[in-house]
Amino acid sequence: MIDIKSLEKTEAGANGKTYAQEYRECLVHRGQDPSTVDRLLEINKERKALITHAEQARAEQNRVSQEIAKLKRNKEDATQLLEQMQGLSSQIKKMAEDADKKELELNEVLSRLPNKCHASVPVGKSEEDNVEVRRVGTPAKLPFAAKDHIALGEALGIIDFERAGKVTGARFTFLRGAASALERALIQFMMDCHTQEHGYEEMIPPFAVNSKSLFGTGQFPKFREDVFNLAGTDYFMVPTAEVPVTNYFAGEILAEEELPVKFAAYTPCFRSEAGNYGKDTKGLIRQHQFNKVELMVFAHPDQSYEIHEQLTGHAETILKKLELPYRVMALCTKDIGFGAAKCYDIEVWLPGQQSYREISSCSNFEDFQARRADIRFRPAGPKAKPQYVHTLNGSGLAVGRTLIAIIENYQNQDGSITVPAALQPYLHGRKRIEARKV
RNA sequence: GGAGAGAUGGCUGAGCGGUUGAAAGCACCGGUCUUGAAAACCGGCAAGCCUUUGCGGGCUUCGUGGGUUCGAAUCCCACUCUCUCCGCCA
Repeated sequence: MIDIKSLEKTEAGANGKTYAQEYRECLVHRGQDPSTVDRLLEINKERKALITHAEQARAEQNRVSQEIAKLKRNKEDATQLLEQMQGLSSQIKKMAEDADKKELELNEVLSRLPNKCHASVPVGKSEEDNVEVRRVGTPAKLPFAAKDHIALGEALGIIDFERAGKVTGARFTFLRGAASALERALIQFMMDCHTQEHGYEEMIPPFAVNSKSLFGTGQFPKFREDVFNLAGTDYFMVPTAEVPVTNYFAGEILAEEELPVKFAAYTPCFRSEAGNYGKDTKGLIRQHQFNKVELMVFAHPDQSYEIHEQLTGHAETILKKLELPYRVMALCTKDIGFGAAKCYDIEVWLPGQQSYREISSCSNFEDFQARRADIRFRPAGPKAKPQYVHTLNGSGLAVGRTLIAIIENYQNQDGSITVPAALQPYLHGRKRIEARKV
């Protein structure tokens, strides 16, 4: 959430612009209406007036109540004051309600507004304007026509979309045999790498969360349609481990010296994919359920951009170890997510599609989520006030899409799949996946 | 699912309807003492909001939401969560 107090400030920053001016520009770059800022400021002004009004009345009430207490303690007559106060409390309640209503109105608008982009985010009108930061590895020139993972997986008998359609519905999949083993190996491989080499603590969080948590990370109220709700409950299937893990410290004040706190979390992810009816309807790319290993950091504000680069590097390490070609894109203002101040997408090369496809998204949310979920730290020093932490997360990686990348990049002419060297220890030394017998 | 107990500050834990934002202890910060440290002693130590150039002033908050009252941490109702016992269950 954006800070209303920053928005109110009239003094200009280092670049000669006020926060509000910067934010209006950001809204334009994100393709949204900048006049919302003015509406917000107006609502806030009204809110403050109502608060002042109600608080004055309350102060008067408290003052007289003290007097009554004093009289009663001295066994004196208080009936006159009591009569005077009769009915005042209902008036005060009305004033407080008006102020609360205004506050709700303010939060309603505020909670639907995106984060302010970092100055380094490229301005752009569509995903075409994302900037390639680096490219690692070269797509192999296969001496035969590359097949996609659907053809390969079905021919090998290890991916079954059809029966999943029968048992559940569209966008669900059965993995069997080697595909299941490979998926499982990938999860293990990724978790091991991040915990052993990158210093993350591993975590398996709940796979369902409540609406408060979804508000905390920014999915709610704006993107309610994107998550699955368990009928008749306030439980929602996690769209990403980011939700439970970020909210792990909701409402808490951390010690400065424990920052940064780093978690690597595995969960399946569930997304309704509302609004994506025509996109990637075939194959494993866009599913209602997929596995993901998520990297999550609670960082000191001074360190978050440095950590953002590191975190992106940690996700890249997985692709390097698997020897999969990829590129890193800095998302432009139009393509960047709602809560992110800055975001890198990592895109892996998919021979079956002859294109790079997103396999990880690494974002710095600055204090956007921390303000929503109320996650702070107490700086050292005598009079230091608690401050919001910065939250960051990135896929490390999307497991299903990594499976696709392996199947397509490691395919052989006969339709078999070579197991990447880094994964062989996780598959009992198996080097090759061939058609399932029977 | 049934029965009971509970929820107070960073933590533990007191709290007759009216100087209780909240005793005490621990933790933490500053000081005295000490060659240094520890101990001891002294002092400080919640968050948010409104207002103020500043000093300061005010309001709210004792799980959440309502209610009673001039006044609620304290009384009443509902809900949530935690713990114990029974049942069921991987």
